[in-house]
Amino acid sequence: MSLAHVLLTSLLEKPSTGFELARRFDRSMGFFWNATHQQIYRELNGMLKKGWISTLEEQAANSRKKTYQVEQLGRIQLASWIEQQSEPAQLRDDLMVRLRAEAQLGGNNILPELERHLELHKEKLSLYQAIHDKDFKNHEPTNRILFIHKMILELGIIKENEWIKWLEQMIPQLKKFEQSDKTGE
Amino acid sequence: MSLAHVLLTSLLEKPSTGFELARRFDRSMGFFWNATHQQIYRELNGMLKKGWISTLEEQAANSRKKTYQVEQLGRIQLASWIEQQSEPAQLRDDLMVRLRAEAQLGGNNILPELERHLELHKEKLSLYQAIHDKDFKNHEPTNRILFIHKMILELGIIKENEWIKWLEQMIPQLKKFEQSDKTGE
DNA sequence: GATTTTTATGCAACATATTGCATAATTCTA
DNA sequence: TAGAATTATGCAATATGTTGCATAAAAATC
Repeated sequence: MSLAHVLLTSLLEKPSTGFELARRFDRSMGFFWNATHQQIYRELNGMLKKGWISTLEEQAANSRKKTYQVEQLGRIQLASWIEQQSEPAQLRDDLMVRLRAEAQLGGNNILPELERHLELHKEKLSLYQAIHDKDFKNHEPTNRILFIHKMILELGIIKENEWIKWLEQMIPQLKKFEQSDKTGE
Repeated sequence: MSLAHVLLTSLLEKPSTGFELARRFDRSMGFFWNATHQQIYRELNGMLKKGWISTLEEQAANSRKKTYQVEQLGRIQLASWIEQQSEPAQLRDDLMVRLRAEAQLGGNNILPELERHLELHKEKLSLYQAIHDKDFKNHEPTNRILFIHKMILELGIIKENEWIKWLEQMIPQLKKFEQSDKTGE
């Protein structure tokens, strides 16, 4: 049940609407958690009922827009959740499944998909690097909060780099196999 | 809907019981996909109904044990699924959420959890490395299937290594902040 | 040969996530 | 200022994943 806690954390940083939260998922938060707007709205309603969060009063009367903020109960919930242990995230990667399936079945062409993923990872990397440059370029953060944000961002950068390096090794070697399959037959 | 395809792939490698598949998830397959025995049995029953797989006849009559094998329909399904595109796996990591939540709330002690994770990653790494040594030590695989298996395993090794490096940087720096928080107050 | 552990399968309830659709206010553009 | 795009919220159906429990054969142990 971490989505609730991601949202609480995000709302602590800044009171927001569901839409704003969804947008943040597409950006900085997205690389360690993601969610659709559906999940977010549902979870926000749930937390509202439980009294973890509340809506700001100042809303324009005729607007459907609702800005949420964290209540004391939400803080308490989050604090006690932090203390719990959790196992390292299990990675579940369709591409690896496809690769292994293709290894068994043969004949299918997985290369274009590998190349597409390489491009996607490069795009992600440069997005993260742009954020990193903007936020942390010339100063080591002395603030603990900023330090943690920086380290999380750097983990994202490391992971994208890993993928790029691996794919850049994988692709040419698979191409070689493809050629030797053709000439060998 | 990849669990079905993981199971098909695994059954192509070797006809197996649900239990054997579950055990394989705990080992080599586990680092790119995982599932509980419940999921596996449910999925196997589903695929049986759809005719993607069948049970071997040779079973002992009084045993509940059922060994499954892939049918032609299953092969066709898998082959057409391989061709589909998929986005890079979204990582969802409780530990990152906790870190960021703790950054906001402060006061809580996340260090023991980071150290615990460091240990877990080291264990995983040595497990993968043991498999790597056993299967690929002294020979570059000429076989395409083995090459793909090797590369997938190496991706797992890379990922564990990166976690270890990151945590080994993170932990001492957080400790410094803890000390300066204490002396600074 | 009785007891415990391991192997093996499954139901039911619940929790979480995804997809397609519907709605409506606000802002931008022609 | 009409129409299009973007912002904003939500229902309902479906799919997927988790947890707790129950069952029972086979193998190991006492």
